Amino acid sequence: MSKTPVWKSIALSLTSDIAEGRYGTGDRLPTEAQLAAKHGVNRHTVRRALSDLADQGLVHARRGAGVFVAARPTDYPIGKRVRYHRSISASGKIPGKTILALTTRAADEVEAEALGLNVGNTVHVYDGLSLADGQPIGLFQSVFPAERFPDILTALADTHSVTKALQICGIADYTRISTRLTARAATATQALHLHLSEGAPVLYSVGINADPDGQPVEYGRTVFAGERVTLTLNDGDN
Amino acid sequence: MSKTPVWKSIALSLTSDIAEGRYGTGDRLPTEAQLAAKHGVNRHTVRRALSDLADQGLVHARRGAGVFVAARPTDYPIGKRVRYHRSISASGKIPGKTILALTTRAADEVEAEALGLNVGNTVHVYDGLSLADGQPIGLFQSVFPAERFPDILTALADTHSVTKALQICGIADYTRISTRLTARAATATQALHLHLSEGAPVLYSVGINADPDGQPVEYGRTVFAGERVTLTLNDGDN
DNA sequence: ATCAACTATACAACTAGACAAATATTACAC
DNA sequence: GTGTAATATTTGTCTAGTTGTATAGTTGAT
Repeated sequence: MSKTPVWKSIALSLTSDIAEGRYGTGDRLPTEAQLAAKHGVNRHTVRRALSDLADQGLVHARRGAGVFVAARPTDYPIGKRVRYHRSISASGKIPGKTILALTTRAADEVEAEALGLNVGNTVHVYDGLSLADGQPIGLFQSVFPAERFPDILTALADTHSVTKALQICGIADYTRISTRLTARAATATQALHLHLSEGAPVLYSVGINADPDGQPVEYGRTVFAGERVTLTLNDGDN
Repeated sequence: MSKTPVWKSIALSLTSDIAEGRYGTGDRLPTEAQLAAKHGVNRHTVRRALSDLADQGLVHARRGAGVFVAARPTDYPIGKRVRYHRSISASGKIPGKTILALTTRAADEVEAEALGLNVGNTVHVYDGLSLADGQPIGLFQSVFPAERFPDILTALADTHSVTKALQICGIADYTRISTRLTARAATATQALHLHLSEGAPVLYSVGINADPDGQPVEYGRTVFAGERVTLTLNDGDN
């Protein structure tokens, strides 16, 4: 008779549950064991259904935590319906940031050269996550010379914004003096933060910002989720 | 593929932090809770990573006090640093190119919009491979409006260069009016051309070049081998 | 016979929360 | 200032629960 696999009907049932709002975005679904009991099947059958939903981008599973409804209510874009374009110059000003860590430590070789410091000089470091529509799109780290900006961490904690924090510290304006871009494979932790699978392509960006006098004030590294971000370089105006 | 446990990746990150001098001998690391927040994991996962470092004798923890750097790693594997910098403004002009195909066909929707044509207008297409030091670094496709440049294919065949071919066709100079960049996974054919494995991260670039009057003359798409190419944006030359 | 769907079991990796033990910090008395 | 007690931090340990993966076996249709 009906040759629809059980897992498919379970997937369909879950899909309608989500579509009808019985599980909102970000909500945790019942555990696989609970779903298995509810439908009277083995856990693996439920997993098959969940994996189907995950492929469609409807849910996102976190090992040890549960399965969550993804913040992607609409279906996939064909063409340019959904545009996650972020301009390079605006990459430090995207609204929706979360602070992961604010630390103070010694500068390594690369950072020292970029900021015009000596190796071992103290730097303030801002680790954060850029979000758009609730979805993580970039994982960044901003490094500032501690001697020049002793109070920038509190400014960052208050504003969440590199630009505003630098303003508080006396830098009215700054310009990006260099940007380097390459493609990489996501590491395990990057994948975790960006809700990707390990090895997924990411856009790796390294940049230096300087004050009007050309003195470097910030050394920033960002990892963008390749599938969710397109960098648009406007060589003209804008 | 490589199912790296998250804790291992965190351990590696901490190891490099120590190896590169961001935390010196005797320094206290951030607390387990802070590290957990920074990496977006549970404290126990961080503890697993720290226990790994402790086993290696890199750090030692004191209950109630914190985790301190005991020594520097003696053999820290530094990844092969590839330094192939290519200017984004030169991404369509890299020397060492081989022609894969010169074709004439109808413009699709995207190309038509980019070049200011109608869908179905004829375009000349240049498929090629960019090389550096004998190694393939990019796979590109340049699309030109056939009506405006009827003889560009022969010019391309002679010069192998987009710039020179456009010069022959009467375009003394052109500027890049838009560039979009994202990271993707290499398809099978791209991997073949670029000597990568399928799924390896590649840098996908789409750009439009226009004559001094702002009229689009070329629509180019390039796939760069992520592990061999770093795009350097020179924001300072204006 | 073969293949897909499903079951069964076991373990690894990670999360979650609670509490204990050691240390650091602060407030206060003197 | 100095010593002490109270409080807050921080690491150590424990229990329990959840998802990810691997292996082996059963069932049923073509």
